[in-house]
Amino acid sequence: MAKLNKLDDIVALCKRRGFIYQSSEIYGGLASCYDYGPLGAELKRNVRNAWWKAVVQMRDDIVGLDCSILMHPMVWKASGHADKFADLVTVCKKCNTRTRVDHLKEKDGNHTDEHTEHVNIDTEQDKAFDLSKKVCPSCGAVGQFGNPMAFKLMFETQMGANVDDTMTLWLRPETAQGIFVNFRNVMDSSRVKVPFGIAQIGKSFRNEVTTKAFIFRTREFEQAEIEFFCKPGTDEQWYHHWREFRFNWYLNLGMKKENLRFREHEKDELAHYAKACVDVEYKFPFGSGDWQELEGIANRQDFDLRQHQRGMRTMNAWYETRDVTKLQLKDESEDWVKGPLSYFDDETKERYVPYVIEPSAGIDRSCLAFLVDAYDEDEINGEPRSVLRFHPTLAPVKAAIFPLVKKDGMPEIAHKIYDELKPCFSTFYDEKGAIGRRYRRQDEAGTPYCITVDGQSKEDNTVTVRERDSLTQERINIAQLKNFLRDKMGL
RNA sequence: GCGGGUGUAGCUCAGUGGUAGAGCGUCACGUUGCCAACGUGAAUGUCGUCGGUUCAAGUCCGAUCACCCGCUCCA
Repeated sequence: MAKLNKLDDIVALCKRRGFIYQSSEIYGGLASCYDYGPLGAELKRNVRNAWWKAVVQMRDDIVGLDCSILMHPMVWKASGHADKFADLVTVCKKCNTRTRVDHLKEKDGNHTDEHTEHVNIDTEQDKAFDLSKKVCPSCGAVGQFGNPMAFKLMFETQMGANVDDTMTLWLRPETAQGIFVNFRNVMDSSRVKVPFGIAQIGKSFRNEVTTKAFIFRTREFEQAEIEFFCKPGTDEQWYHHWREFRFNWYLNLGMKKENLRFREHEKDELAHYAKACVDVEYKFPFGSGDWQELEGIANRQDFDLRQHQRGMRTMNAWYETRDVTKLQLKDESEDWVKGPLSYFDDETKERYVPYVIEPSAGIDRSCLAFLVDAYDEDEINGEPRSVLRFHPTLAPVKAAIFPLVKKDGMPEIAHKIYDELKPCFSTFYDEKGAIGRRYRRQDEAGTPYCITVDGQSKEDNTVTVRERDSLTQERINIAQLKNFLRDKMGL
């Protein structure tokens, strides 16, 4: 890949071509927020649709879901986010470096408290942390830390217009909980049987301490998540199924193999509820480590459904205070296996709480990766050309239609073709300027095919179809265009 | 949040206290018959924003916003 080795280049490309803009730019921008332009909106839609098609439409064992972003506060109490979704961070007074408290090491080399679990905001912050023996990883100073600060990672908002009866809610920090919360609904209404999955695409919000690298880590972002429910004991096999399935999804959409890899999570890196977790990483041309996560696939066992069973048992306490920070989640019942979120297998007459494999992908990240991966520069007759080699499925525009020149009836024929293709493909019509320039413009947008009406078209009803990558041209009968493009693109 | 850097036309950038510029791109007209052609013409700037110093600020000072690199991480 040529030239796109700095994030700045990518940002400039995205803006220039209308893929991604800074949010609220005319007002100076808003940190960490971005808008998708004309081509970007198409690309993103195509990424979403490709995901949905692969995991819902083409599979018999997954159904879709589209939850609201606002949910009952108890959802986040039960999931653990309300108490624990915060990082406790301290600042070294000497060098001003900010470090997570649980990442600090002791002077004598004792191990860090490597719990990946987030800390409880209210209790832990007040607790006098003994940082006197901790070493700053940056400058090496010992015990020079300020008081630990907590960062609330969930966005708060108010529901209800009257001041008296407003309720504080959170914008969801992940789409997954909406799936767990609807587990029963889906089972009761769609005749699914374990093993099965529920898929959802949607926005999530996290008040990240630091955002990063363009649209790579933003506070508002879009997720594509599957919760795949399976019988305990079969989880290992499904975990491996999903690893392969999801990895291949990226490959099948044209992502270069050398830019993709798995990264296995170490045992001490795993959240307490996860039995195993692997990241699908992409080799972005920016950042320190290059390799950055696109998707995480985790074996969450039965943690979430059991937590929500506890949540359901806690509702009396909720009605008393209507404040999740003031209540404690009730313990599990003795026979939680038979709880409201358990599953009864009619064939084996067994009841159990299913295990869950969770492939959780970032749509925005994927878009960025596909964009970066598709970018290329080559030469035509000694002239440089920049081109986006998108897989046709992802290409914002599938075909552009041109009259070779703007006269002799060519525009009329081209327009007619345009009107015929429009209902089937996202297309673009252009009659302005030199033909070479029009081809190059489409190359820059990643359009796989350009259809040109020339003098011969009037004679024999054929047009040329020019291919983006090979630059070859083929004469095709106008009547066969639709099928030709369909075959070529596999749409 | 801390340290370092950046911010001038859609993009890339020049402009070192004295009338805001170039290249590319965009648009119009003409020409043109298959890979960034040519000619003529045109549009476009709160010089990131707010304030200060000065007769005069894109330029000096302060604040602020946004982005990039690092610390931080995990979709």
